[in-house]
Amino acid sequence: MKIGELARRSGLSAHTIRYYERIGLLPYADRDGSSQRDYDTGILTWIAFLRRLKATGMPIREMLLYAELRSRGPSTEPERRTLLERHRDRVGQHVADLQANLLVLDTKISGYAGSAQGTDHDDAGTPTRERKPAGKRAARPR
Amino acid sequence: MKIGELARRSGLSAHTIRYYERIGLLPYADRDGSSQRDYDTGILTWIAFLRRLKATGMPIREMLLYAELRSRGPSTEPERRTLLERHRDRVGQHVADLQANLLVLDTKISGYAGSAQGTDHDDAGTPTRERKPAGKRAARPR
DNA sequence: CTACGGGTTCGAGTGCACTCTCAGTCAAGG
DNA sequence: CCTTGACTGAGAGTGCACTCGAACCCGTAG
Repeated sequence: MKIGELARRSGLSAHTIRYYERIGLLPYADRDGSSQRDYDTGILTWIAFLRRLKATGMPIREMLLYAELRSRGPSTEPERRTLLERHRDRVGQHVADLQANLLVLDTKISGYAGSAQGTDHDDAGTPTRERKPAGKRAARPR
Repeated sequence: MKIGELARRSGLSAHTIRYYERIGLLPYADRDGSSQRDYDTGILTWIAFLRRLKATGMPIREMLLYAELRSRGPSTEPERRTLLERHRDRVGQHVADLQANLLVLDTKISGYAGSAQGTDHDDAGTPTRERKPAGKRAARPR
């Protein structure tokens, strides 16, 4: 399988695959006769795992660490386990925070409910009022 | 209250407060005699709300939109409500995804359990093996 | 008087994770 | 033979959300 197909099947772009290889997240792929990367389907499971880590917000540096531990063989399993556990705990905390914020958000939305006008909730103080010293000069976020 | 105290009380840095004002997330603050920003405590509730939106991953552009709607008065409440609802739904979806991923992660961690060696789970295929064509030249992520 | 601890503006720099451009190579199809 | 489309490496560019630096001003305590 070459990079184009792997891109299609893995959901990463060919660019990203090369990028991952460059930084060491993906193994250096064997090249065929004309130096094109030739992948084994097994790589898909590894990519799926990486995507999972990424989806849960693990920074690439940590994924790299994990990949490196892997490459050092089974003796690093306890370390890998610890790494994943730490990550899981962080994600769990993050989920809890999100849920707490969701609750507040819902309360606020109810505040806007029906046709009732802004029942003094939450952001009631100091609205962002008209502020245009001169035309549209407010530096917009790049 | 001037910017330093507001920074302390709001958890934003003075830099960030100025930045937010510049892009329009915070109202243009009144200046005292020597053109220093002078805040009313009411601003704290607004900042707290912004922090909540941020904590749930709302991009600044959308917060700006919300702030702008606010500044246009009560007639925009339905729109604001819709905005928040869309956001809430996105966050809810995100939380669900995270939980699904957490489950898989836990399964994987159990795979490393006790002293049992890597019971062919998940990322079993194609490990990132030794790959160092020549020394430490693998471009690290910037 | 002078040092200090704030404040001011503006613009440039940072870190992350891609994403794209460039200039070129190569194999297969018409 | 020529085009097409996919590939190559290296490096520059992007978008986000800050974060910092430079050069300056200002009021109060010692």
